[in-house]
Amino acid sequence: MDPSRRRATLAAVAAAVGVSRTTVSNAYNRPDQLSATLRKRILAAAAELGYHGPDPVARSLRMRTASAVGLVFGDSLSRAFVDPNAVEFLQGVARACEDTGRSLLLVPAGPEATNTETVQRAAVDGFVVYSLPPNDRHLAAVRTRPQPIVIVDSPRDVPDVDFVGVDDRVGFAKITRHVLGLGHRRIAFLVSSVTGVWSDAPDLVSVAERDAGVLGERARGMQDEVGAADVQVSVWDCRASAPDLGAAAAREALAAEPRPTAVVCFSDALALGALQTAADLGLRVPEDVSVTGFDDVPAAAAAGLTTVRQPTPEKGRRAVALLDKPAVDGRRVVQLPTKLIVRGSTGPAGDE
Amino acid sequence: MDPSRRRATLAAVAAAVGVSRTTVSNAYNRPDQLSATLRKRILAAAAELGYHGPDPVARSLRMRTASAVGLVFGDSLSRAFVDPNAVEFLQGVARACEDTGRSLLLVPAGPEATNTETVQRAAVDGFVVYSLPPNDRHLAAVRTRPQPIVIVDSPRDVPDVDFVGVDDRVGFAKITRHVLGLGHRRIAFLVSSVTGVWSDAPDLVSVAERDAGVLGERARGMQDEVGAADVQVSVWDCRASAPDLGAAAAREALAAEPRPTAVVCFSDALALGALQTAADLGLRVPEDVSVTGFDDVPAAAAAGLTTVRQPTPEKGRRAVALLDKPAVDGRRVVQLPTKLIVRGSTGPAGDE
DNA sequence: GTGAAAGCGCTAACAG
DNA sequence: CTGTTAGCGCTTTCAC
Repeated sequence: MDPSRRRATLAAVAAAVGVSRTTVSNAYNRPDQLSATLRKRILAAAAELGYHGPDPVARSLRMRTASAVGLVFGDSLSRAFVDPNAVEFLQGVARACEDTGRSLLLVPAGPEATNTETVQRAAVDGFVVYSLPPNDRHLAAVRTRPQPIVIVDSPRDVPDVDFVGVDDRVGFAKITRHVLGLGHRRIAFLVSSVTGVWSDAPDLVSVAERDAGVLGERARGMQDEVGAADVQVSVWDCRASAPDLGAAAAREALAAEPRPTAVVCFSDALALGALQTAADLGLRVPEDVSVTGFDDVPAAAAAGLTTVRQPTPEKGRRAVALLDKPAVDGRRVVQLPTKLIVRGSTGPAGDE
Repeated sequence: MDPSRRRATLAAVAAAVGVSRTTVSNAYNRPDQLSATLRKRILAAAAELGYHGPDPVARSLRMRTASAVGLVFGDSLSRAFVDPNAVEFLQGVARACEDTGRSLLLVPAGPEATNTETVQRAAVDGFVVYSLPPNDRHLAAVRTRPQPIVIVDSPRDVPDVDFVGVDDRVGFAKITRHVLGLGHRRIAFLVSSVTGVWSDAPDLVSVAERDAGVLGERARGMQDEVGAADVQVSVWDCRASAPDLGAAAAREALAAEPRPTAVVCFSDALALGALQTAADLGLRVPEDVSVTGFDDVPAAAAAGLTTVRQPTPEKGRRAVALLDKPAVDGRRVVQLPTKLIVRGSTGPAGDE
């Protein structure tokens, strides 16, 4: 009944039964190495003493395996759960862990986590690093650990570290081309937080040049299509990828005169917010304004959002798979495909 | 540059510098216990050897602390992320961990996880158990561990184990009373998965009697209000708490003749789906049908959903707080408040 | 089948 | 300030 919160050790059980520690260990880990009767006696004695199996930490130390995968998140953990795409990713990683009988250790590494102790104290067999800014201290800390590491999304070019991602640049070029093809020439570009230092009014070219993460890639993709064409792109920094932030930014963006005819968003989360704002303002989509996202999260389909699909949960699964099968030679880069998904939120530019 | 994936130990560093292991240990853990110069020398030698600080597992074993909190989820991890209320809870727990510099270990314990090894192998300082069915094997496994445990939501009455939850029965009575007060007498009750064995057509009374988890509590709350009144309640089992499942169930429920005038849902996730279905069917809310939820997740406000608010993230924070300050005498039960939030999704029953 | 010996890598008294 | 001594609790050759 009472688990007797007191520590009983394998040695105590061995002593009680009058066998060696090895034998007790075998009773738990190699049932075939001892007679069934002896095993039963040992287990009974263990129950008696309140011993419920080997201590996981001691076992880990001895076996050099933790049965856990570490996930280092670029955002603060609490914020990570607000971003639907991050949640999708988490789901993929969680699934992979679950399938292989391991736990998932979420390691806080948000911008406000100043020290990297949690990374150093993480008892894991490997790290998945998700969407960290370049030169992040937590990434540096992870790299000092001897376990295998896989980076997802960002930063892209860390020497010797495996990478999983999509071609964000090409993906964003696809959707930009789609929007341009519909005749839009005044575009509001809603972006998540820009890395680096910013003047008040970021413009597309500087975002494309200066952001070293996923945003920079996507901005370059947009730039590739916009090129020298006579297109006005206004950039709005939402600080993070969440619907309410997108809604707020869209409100500002759509107040401009003349009004943009398209709101192109860094992510679906932002776009979903923009859609809400359009509805609030009484603007018809796509007649009055077109809206696009990126990711194709589940809610995007319901909202009829034109977007670019990327296989987010699969990123998680692939990352864990790489962890499990350490590279033999050189760095591995897994580039997953993207696909333009046209739905009802985009249409021809109004010709006023 | 090259972290030299090879294991270097504290002892190796000590040998290299020509000091004892203690001194090297101190260099990392008690900088004030040795001269700055010696410390610098040690750190330099360590860097040289590719030693980047004490091994976390060995340290854990010695210090009897893992710097991590374990979270055991009733649903499979991958499904947990689909339930917005579960995500909110996760957020609360994550936040608490983050604030105290610990990591969060997600331990898979879904119904399909047949063995409890992950629980046994979890290197944590304590467990938060979220919404498990009664008599769950994983809960049993957790209880054999010597670390402190806090159960959230379900099961409610485990001897000696601290508990955090809300009064689901009273909460659900509140919203039922609201609906009844609006004159509704034909009600569809959308529920998440019912625990236990079921005939094809569960009815309110049997759910109230037989479900031992949160659902049972809420069903009892509904029953308390419905009482002997002349109210028809049809029960629809959605199997889990997700919008699409709610949408599907609502489609069936609203096909009944005569049509229910209110769809009362176990959760906001389900209600959000029901709302979608109502829109798809061209039914006006609340004129043609009223819809209610439970939880008050962020999306509920945006959707104008009448619901009962419960402080979900706070549940997570409180649970971790209990873990940190183990009970001195007896079991602690934290009951958080609920509040009826009336929005536009409910209105008077149509009088056909 | 079973046991003895040898650590895994680290920290915490306690002396000097 | 620094070193010595003792483990934390477990698994694993390798003999018997």
